[in-house]
Amino acid sequence: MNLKQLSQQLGLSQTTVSRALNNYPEVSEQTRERVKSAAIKFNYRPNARATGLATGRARAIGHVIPMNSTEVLNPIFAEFIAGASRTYSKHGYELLLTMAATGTEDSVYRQIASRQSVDGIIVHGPRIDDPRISLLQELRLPFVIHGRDTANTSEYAWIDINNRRAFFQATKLLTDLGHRDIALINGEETMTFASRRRIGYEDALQLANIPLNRQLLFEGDLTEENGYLAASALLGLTKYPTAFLVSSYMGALGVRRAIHSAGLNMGSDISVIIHDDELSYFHNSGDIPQFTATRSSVREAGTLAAEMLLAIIDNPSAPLPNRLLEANLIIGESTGPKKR
Amino acid sequence: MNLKQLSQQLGLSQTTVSRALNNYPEVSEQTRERVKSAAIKFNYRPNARATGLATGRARAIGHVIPMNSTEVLNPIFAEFIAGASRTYSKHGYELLLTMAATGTEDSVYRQIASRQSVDGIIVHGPRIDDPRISLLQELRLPFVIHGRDTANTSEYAWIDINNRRAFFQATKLLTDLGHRDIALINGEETMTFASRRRIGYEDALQLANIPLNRQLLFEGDLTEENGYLAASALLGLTKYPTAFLVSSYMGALGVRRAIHSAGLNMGSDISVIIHDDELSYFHNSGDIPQFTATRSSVREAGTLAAEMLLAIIDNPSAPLPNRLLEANLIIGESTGPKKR
DNA sequence: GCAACAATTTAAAGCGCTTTGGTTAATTAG
DNA sequence: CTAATTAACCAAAGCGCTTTAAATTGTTGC
Repeated sequence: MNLKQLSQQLGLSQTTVSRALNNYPEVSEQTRERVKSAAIKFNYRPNARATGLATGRARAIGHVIPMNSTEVLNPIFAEFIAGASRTYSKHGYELLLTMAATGTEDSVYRQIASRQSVDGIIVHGPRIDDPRISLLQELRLPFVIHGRDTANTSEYAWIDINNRRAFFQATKLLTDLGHRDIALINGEETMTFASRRRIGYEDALQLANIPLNRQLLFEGDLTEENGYLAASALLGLTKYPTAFLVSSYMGALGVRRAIHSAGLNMGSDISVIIHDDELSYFHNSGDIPQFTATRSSVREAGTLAAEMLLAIIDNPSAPLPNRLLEANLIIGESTGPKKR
Repeated sequence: MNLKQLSQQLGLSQTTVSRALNNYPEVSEQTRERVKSAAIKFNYRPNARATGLATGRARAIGHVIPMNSTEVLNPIFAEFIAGASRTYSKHGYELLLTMAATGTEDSVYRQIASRQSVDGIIVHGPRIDDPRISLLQELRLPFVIHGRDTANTSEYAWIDINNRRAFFQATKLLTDLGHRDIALINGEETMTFASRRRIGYEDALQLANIPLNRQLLFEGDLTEENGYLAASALLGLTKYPTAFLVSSYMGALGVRRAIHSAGLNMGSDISVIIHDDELSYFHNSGDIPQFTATRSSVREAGTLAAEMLLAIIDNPSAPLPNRLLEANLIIGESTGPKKR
């Protein structure tokens, strides 16, 4: 059923029916009621394409997931999107998902913009000197970045966690516990989050007068396997690290496996601190959680990012918002004083 | 730039420009070339909403992710979608993502259908006697189910793996190794995949003359935590199981943790077989993978499901396709003969 | 040189909605 | 009782495309 048919059923013009449904004032309460109940009765909902064409608004938001060459899909994106989608459905927006392989990103974003199937975009996984920021600015497409590019000083909307502070605190906790050989199992340092976490780590080492040992650094996709491989290699060193800082729960699962297969005990022999995005499949909860962690809900970040973007779309002339979330340091079972 | 502006630039009618771009035959090769290069030059791409309105096709596919009450988002869906999205972009389709909480599903699907923003739907996570099948049939919206509902005998398109056979083989491998107390850590049995896996498991037990012990069954979200809790409880039994069958990699990570904290060794003391969806963040690869597994790529299933759906949309009168994929049994390090 | 036909091109309608600029009916003011 | 005002409704244009039906141009045959 379309608007024309519905209005014929009611013996009203399309104009009046449309206005009644969209809560315009120039319709009597009586007819509005009549129209609305008829719409429910006939299960009428406006055709999204037609509404979009008429209003020039797609009522949809695009999420572009970067897929790196190794075809790895980060579960963190999924959780973020789950958070954002709640906001969208609450506001009558749809969510358009696009995967963009590294290298094709420029054309993917241009295509999205010119096809006009979305009113705004959420940018995932920002990298240092990310060309997408200026591209989207040029395309005049509202966007919010999950993360931020500290190398880019222009104005853009972002939501991020205080990665530097979080990893500073985590590292400091370890140095306070007496650890001096602390490994960092990090995401790829082209990603801004990983770079900032490393800086926080280095700051804390410096504070404790511990020279940076590049041997103890790993960067790469934070998969279980990579966590295992990195930690296994590190534990094979003669002077192996007594503490690990791991940028994700998934990587930490591999680190835990490596610790166990080396015959060591997590918590007593080797301390581990993770960053906990509160993924629903990987709860690190309980009174004393398994892992000591810097914790921040990525799902909530998704909700907030979506709200920010919708606000920008509703009021494009307002100053661009940004938001820095602090992570909470949660003490779990995986940390302890350095054994001597 | 829109079609009108582009055609004015070229001194041609909108009709000819449209036809040139859409490769209609009634345009001379010369003008076609001229039009196409102008389109590239001016970065013109048709407005998706207008095209959709004119053709009655949205050129978009909807994926509806069921979110259960515990707000858990299954990473397997994400991997499936990543596979599907390749097919979509190859065919010029977009992907619309919707999260539907249990209970709201009926209205979510109705809304999608009446808004007409998609040409078809992929149904995730089918349950036994799933009402969504008859609903979508009634709404006349093309759909493909990832999984199937064996309780529903009507015609519908699906792609599934042979869950029953896979878990039969896995269980048989364990009984052949001498195991008699085999636990099954399964997904919720309202889900058809879990139900069929359990049947395969029971078939193999029966073949080995092992009575079913309900104490050894667990069903629930296959999170790391649930895997840990279930396995910990089971290992606390006086006559604890010597083998675990785990329906997902994530659950198996928790099982592995439980085995370790019980002071046991996976592979020698306790055998474990998992179902391996080949998630990109959870590789179970290598010459001898960590886990013995029934393996089937969920990403490939996504690609195939998308192709099936697009075929249905292109030719709605053809018989509805379905596809049963076999899982491969891969021997890894996590299984061994029962110790006596 | 003209009819017949094919090859190109175009004008205009239509997809289903919103919105501008009316019109009509009811109410109030003078 | 008429004019002015307001409340309620409607006709039609327009969003940017596709597609039908018609027009134009080019080509061929006799």
